[in-house]
Amino acid sequence: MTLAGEITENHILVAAREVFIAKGYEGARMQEIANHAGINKALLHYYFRSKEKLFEAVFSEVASNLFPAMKQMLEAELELKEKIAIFIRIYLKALEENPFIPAFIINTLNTNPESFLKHIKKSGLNPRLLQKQLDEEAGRGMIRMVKAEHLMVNIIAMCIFPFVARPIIQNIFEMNNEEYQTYLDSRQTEIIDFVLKSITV
Amino acid sequence: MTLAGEITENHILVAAREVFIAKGYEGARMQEIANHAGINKALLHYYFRSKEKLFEAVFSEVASNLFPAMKQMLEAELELKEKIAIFIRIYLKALEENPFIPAFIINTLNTNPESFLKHIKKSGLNPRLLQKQLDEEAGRGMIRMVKAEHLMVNIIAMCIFPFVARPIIQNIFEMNNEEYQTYLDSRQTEIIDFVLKSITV
DNA sequence: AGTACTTTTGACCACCTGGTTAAATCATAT
DNA sequence: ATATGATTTAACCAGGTGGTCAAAAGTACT
Repeated sequence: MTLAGEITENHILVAAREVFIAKGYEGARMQEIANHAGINKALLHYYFRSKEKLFEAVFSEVASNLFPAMKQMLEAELELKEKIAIFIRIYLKALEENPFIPAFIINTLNTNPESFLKHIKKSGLNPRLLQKQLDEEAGRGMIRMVKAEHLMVNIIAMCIFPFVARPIIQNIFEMNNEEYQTYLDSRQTEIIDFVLKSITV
Repeated sequence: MTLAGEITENHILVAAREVFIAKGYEGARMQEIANHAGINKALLHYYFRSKEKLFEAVFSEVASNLFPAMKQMLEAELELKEKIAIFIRIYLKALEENPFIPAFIINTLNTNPESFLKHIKKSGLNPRLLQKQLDEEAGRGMIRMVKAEHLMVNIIAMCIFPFVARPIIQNIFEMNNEEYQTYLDSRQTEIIDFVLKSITV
């Protein structure tokens, strides 16, 4: 692969990610991806044999950026409450930079679950470490007894939801875009407070 | 519309809902819907002029079943903590009966936001009543000060997430289907505890 | 300049999609 | 029974889909 080749390949990946995320797998059109990348449609097939392979490449990239930060945080040597606060801050920031990723993942998950599982398996994400810390701190009376699979799901759910359900929330609570941004910002301390309060003894 | 006509129309709606939910709008095929309903494809167009109209009908039905229960609960005359507990129980039960609806809604929301907004508008869902109750009980020192748009989003997020992210959760925490069912059951009291603790003064 | 190669293109194809239509079937009232 | 209108069907169509291919354009080495 020459330099020019790598540049083109990258253009394609960027364009494909945009289109796949906006339209989903079925809704995405190879022609539209080609247009976005400023190239011929046949070139897509030259670099990635098929739509499915191209999607797999895009999805792989997205998924592999997802877990390492999470893993690192889970394994860090920090007191739990501090760990939670930092995790929420980092996670929300990552979401603001990629607000459409969660809906994309949920969509893929629903229509083609297999493609995700392999990424999870090799992510090496291990909740046992967190559970150990939870048990230990609960034993020392620093927090109440809580299961990792509830705590993690609760935190991530509260972080992600405003991004996947934005139109609903924005509409029900009658916010314009600016107000919604303020709302998103305010959620950071809100979620942290919410979680920390809920695990205090 | 004769009796036979109404029966057919209903068969179509049921079949269309199944297929649209499983495959999404773009992924769904009129032929597949027809097969599911045990009829000819042309008959779909006889009853619902186009794919878009058929989808609109399905979505309308789904959406209109979504809000009334929520509205009723918000407006009920109950002490807040009790209201929250009941809401979570009812909401989770509804989700267990329709586990794929949230992902379907999120998908639709992402690719075609307009179709949802009209339903929200006419749902008459009004968060101000809840906010009033929150302010009042906070004033009496029964709960801490909390905004409706955070509390509601947090509750609904925690309820919905295990349904839209099931494959991820199930995989990371290494649960089989039976264990996941137990997990879902255990979340009811978990979420209630979590929320109530977080709003205590 | 010539050669061997990678990269890019326009034209093309088979297939599938949503949608149409005219004719057949069914139900109902007279 | 038959006329009338609603329901259902098989056959068909235009347009769009992912994908292919041979030829052109570019690149690098001799």
